[in-house]
Amino acid sequence: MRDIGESEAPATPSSQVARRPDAPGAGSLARMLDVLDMFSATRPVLRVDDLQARLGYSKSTAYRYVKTLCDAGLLAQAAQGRYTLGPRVVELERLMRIADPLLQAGEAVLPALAAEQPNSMVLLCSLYRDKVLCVHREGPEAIDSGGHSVSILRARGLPLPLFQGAASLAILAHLPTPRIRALFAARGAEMAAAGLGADWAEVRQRLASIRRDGHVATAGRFNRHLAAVSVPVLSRDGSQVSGSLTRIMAIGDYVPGDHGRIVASLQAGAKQLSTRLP
Amino acid sequence: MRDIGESEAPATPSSQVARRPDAPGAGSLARMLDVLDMFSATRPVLRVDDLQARLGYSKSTAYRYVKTLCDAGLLAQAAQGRYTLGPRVVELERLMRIADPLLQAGEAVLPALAAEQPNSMVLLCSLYRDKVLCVHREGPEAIDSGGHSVSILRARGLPLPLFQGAASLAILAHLPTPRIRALFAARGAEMAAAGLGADWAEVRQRLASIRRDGHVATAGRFNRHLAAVSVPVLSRDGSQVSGSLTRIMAIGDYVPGDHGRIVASLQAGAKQLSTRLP
DNA sequence: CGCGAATTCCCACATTATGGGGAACGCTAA
DNA sequence: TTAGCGTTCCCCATAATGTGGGAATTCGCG
Repeated sequence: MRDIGESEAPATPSSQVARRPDAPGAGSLARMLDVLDMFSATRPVLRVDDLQARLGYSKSTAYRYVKTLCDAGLLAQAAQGRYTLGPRVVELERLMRIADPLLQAGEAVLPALAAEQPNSMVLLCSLYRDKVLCVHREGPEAIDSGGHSVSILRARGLPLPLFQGAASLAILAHLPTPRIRALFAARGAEMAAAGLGADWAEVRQRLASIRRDGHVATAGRFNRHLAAVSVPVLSRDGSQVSGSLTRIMAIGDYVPGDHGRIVASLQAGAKQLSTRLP
Repeated sequence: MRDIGESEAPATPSSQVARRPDAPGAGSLARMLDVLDMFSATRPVLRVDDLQARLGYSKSTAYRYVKTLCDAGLLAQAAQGRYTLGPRVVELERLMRIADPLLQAGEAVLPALAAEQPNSMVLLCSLYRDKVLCVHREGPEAIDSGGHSVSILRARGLPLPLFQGAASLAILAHLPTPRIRALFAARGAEMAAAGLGADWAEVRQRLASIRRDGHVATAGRFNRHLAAVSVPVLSRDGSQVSGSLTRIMAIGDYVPGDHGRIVASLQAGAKQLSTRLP
């Protein structure tokens, strides 16, 4: 049984993709927040010594940062000398859950969608500035793909690569052109590496075709045993993308004959979501 | 239909209970983190002007804080001039979910417990330093209490008052005595206000009796229509409290005859949880 | 394309973070 | 309970860096 997203590398916090460990002289405010980047799925509790060593702080500074973050509730001491992420994180996430209209719409719309097709799950993803996160999942936790059981446990909060995977591409393709252009200027290399296209013309064309189709389908890209079909979720007035709605299934279950039905079902769901959005 | 915990006052972030808005001169590191306290369920998106006004920053400083927090992903701009909590919060919360042994144990043990009694829910709460949070809920979202439907939506992340309610008291009573003593010294007034006792002797006695009983029961304290029974969840070796396990039911359903059965069931659950804990 | 608002840039100033050392604290074990 | 040790906070001189007024720039909306 393989899990997705459970095996993050020891220290690959997503923010480091765009922001390298701040050099000394980048502002102590930002430097303090780097402490949060040190936590990962494989290293959920840290000792102050670790921070001191891995971020190059003095003992005093390390303790001051930790104390400040603790006072704010973002960190909490688990035991002597051991610190974990703190209760404020859970509390703040709850605020986001309460306030997020996309999630609320998803909780209302997704169950019916998930029930339409067995051995498949439905993902609702959201765009934050230039980051795509899975916001909600409905359906089974694991998908059986020819003997392999592939599971996406704890989908909420799973970060998705911006330039890869159906869920991200559905969003990307529907961003306003100037934003895409800016993204290409800043991270064209990543786009190329992800196979989106070598130059601007190619990227533009690929995204335009996705926009024209109204959906993206990938097979075996995110995971060898899975296929995914995704459609954008637009705001009510259709002026902007709010996220994407994705069906994930075993790669063997994704047969051409079903394609039309799957897309239509997702598009219907996306429309329902839109009407519940601001 | 009444909801619990959904109607937080405009600006009563739980941290402000113990920490007032930092006066200028309390450290810019802590001051920046105060920005997070400005978000609430009723005010999930803020304008920079609001921060400027409500925290007394200059325009430059407000923007610098916002930019720093945005770069860290803790904030994200929703629209022009509007900022919300950011994707990093959801991502970090997921790390906590993955790493939290109490939650994992709860997901395995609670469903059976919840199924034992209809029209009741089971709450798993956890202690962080000196803060109690609901970590997981199993069972129906709402409880019917004589025509009133009382719901605890989105329980995870719901902050609980430390000195009130069965769930908190079950934990409090099992803290090491020196910690309780320190808590009383620091926040004795709050304890008294919560009805825990006027002086140290009284508080000590009350907590000792809870410890002796092995459970706490309250009726109508947290919510007029609800009753709650809670037992502590200890670490595997029994050396410390990890949290508490609570059954919440309609106040009319809490009849003396059932008391023994309810407590026994919770204690069995707590024991199961303990064996799955470090 | 052009207006107004949002956001960043710039720079002199002093508030405030820094870090070394040591004391007090709080665990853990005997 | 007491010893013993690692953790944590305090103190303070130094200078790094956050601060804020205003200008410059960008951004988004009409």
